[in-house]
Amino acid sequence: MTRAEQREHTRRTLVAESRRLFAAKGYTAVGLAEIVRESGVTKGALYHHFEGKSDLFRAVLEEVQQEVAARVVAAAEAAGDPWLQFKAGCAAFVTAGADPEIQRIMLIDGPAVLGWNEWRAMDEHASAKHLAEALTHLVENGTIPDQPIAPLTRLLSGAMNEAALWLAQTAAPGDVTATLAALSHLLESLRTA
Amino acid sequence: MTRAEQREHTRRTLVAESRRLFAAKGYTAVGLAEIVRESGVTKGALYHHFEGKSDLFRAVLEEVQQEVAARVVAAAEAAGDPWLQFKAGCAAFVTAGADPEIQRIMLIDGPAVLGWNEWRAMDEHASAKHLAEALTHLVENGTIPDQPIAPLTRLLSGAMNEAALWLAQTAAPGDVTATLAALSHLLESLRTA
DNA sequence: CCTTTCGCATACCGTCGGTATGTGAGGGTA
DNA sequence: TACCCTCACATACCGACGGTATGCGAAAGG
Repeated sequence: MTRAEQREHTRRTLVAESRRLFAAKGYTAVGLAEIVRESGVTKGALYHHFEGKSDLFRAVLEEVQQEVAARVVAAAEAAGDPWLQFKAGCAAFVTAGADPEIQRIMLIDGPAVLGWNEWRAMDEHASAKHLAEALTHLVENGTIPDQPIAPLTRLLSGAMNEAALWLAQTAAPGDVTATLAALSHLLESLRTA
Repeated sequence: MTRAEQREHTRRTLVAESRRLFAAKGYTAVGLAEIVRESGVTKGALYHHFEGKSDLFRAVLEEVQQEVAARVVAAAEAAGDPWLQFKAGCAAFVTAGADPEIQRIMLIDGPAVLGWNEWRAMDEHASAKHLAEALTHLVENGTIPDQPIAPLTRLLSGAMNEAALWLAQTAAPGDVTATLAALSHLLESLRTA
């Protein structure tokens, strides 16, 4: 095995194992000793690839956000017109975020570990950007009335984040459809009559 | 000074100082040594009043949530009919939560330190309960159409939480009014035509 | 005045994240 | 192929942290 291959293998293993542990037990409850033990390496390897524990978490968060964003984009592209794409993307985000392992990393520990500013910058880059772009397009083609996009993006993003967290905990069968219905109603209210 | 007075004084000092430090630097960045030093006591006093660091944080969070809830209730009661009370309460929550020191404790560290389940239980007890009750009354008197209250409560609560976090960071002068306008528009969309 | 209680101080421990240094296997060069 | 430099790690160690066990002195009750 060449050096570049070995390097990439170690790094991927560290990210994958720490993702497992962070999702299962939360950031603070996982020690570096446990991570390197499960990864089959030592702390020297970890600090060779990452600046520290929070930097390793950042790599994990990036991976999780990219996966969620990919699912949202795929769902949106499968829909028809821009408005249906918008609603499909929102529904896909809520269902994707309802996975407890994803949300522990992306929604709970993320802001606390990296700070809200950096967390929001990463969220903006990964998914909220798509939401803002979709809203901009809907304003341009007259589907929804002209208004400031940034605050509306934050309101909708926060609503969907919290809805995903709530759905993952209650797990009552009808709740997911009821939540998507309420969200759909909120989104519909944005359209010009 | 009697014993009960001394006890209450020490406890209040610990809560007040740790609230200051948690708000300024975040939960994990504050050590127990710093808390007891600023409070003028030792770790023995802290562990005599609280089970540990997270339990002390829980007491701080309760205090912050009660203050925010009081401001929301006061703003709601100052308004006229139920619908105006509802909107006034929502606006008061967003403006109250926009204080960076409040939100670091209530919205960022809260779920990460205590876990989302316990955080939500406390939030439910403090403020989301009022939101759900207001929505229930609005359904009963026909202001908004009959629908499941719980998911709607979560959507609105999450939207307002995120809006408060966003407002505290951007701090652009027009953003607060634009956000309240967008929120008001979302709330208005709930009313039966 | 004696005793109990209790509010708190002191001293100590295991574990954690982080760092400095050692080491052995690639991998280019002659 | 002999050399040596580089680099991907391993090893050993440190200070600081949250947490605990124990000691102590003043207030409260009889």
